[in-house]
Amino acid sequence: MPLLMLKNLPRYECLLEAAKEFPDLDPSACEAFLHLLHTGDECFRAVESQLARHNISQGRFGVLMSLLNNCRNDDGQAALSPAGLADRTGVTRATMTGLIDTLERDGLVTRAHDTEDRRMMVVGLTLRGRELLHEILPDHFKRMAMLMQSLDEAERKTLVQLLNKITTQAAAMAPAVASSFPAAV
Amino acid sequence: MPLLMLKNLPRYECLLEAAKEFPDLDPSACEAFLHLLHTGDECFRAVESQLARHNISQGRFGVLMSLLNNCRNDDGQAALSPAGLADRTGVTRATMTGLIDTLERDGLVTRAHDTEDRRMMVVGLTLRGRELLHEILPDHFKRMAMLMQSLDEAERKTLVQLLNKITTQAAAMAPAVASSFPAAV
DNA sequence: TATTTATGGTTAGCCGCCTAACTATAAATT
DNA sequence: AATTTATAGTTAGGCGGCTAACCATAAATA
Repeated sequence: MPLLMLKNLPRYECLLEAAKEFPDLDPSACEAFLHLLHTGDECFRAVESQLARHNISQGRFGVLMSLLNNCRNDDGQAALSPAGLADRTGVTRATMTGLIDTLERDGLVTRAHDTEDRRMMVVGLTLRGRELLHEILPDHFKRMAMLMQSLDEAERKTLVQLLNKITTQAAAMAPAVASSFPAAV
Repeated sequence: MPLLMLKNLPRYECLLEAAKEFPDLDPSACEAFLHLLHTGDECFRAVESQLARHNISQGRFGVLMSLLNNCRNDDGQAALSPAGLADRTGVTRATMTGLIDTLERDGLVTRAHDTEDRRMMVVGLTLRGRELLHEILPDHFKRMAMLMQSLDEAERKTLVQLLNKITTQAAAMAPAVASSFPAAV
């Protein structure tokens, strides 16, 4: 009898057994689902652990990358608003306040009042923040590449296609849940 | 110029562009990686949102399922220790204390002192907890199946195989990070 | 037997996520 | 111009995750 959504993945035979008792359980769907979540989790951890060595969480990384990207676009807006950051990183404005708090505390970002709209703050990357990213990113990308190195180009393409089918389905199931994809960046 | 690990996935062309500046960035690996995390996230949300309607979080669900599974094994141990639950669900003992606190508060589990080892508590599923699971699980499995319905059996098998390659790689990268897999359940 | 080590559960503090509510400001409407 | 609606950022409270430390108990060692 399988444990579903637990740390250790159940064997397929266990899923077959469970399907006898839970008619709504589709063994192969369940297996694919659990493997997907499990692999995603492992990949997340592999990359996150390296960030954590620099005291950077996933959420903080997203903020820093958003700001770095904004600088690189050279569109004259070297800073972003908390709401803009929240939108880009997929968290609420309330959460973004806390993230900016700790990033500011650590000297990685600056926060100032917008001169044109008094409701707004503007957040910018400090030199220290930029330097930290330049320190982190090479290894970050290396780990990403290493995780995928056992897949050749065709397999990667296959994987992406299969994953796209799933996200399309997810979007169809709950439109309010789905994110825009792919997005113009 | 892509935003990496942000809410919206970058287009492949953006990854190619970024690779010019970050030599360690492998575009196809990055694309596969980001799609994997993104799809996992969407799937997680699709299922989690249904659980949340019953005021059950992912963590609480794992506890309840572990207890349900333990009952079903009929091995005479209808209850588990907090440490056992923590091990099964992949969280720390400290976290488990909090999870059990709220589950007990909501009348879904019982908590008592172990009679054989005075260090230990035993946690068991209440009738109410069992009933809630029986209410939740049909729809839970349906959503899981629906997420994967656009993949046929061969595609599901392919996906699992590709995912297994990745988790093997993740395990090779950081043995301390990898979970045992597949586990005997 | 006494001491040391290991194990279990909890607490405190931190972080990051959420929702709802709030205040301040800007924009839209009357 | 006055009022209403919308937007931005923050706060409060809750939840769930972590680490380290703690106390109680059990097991291992001297």
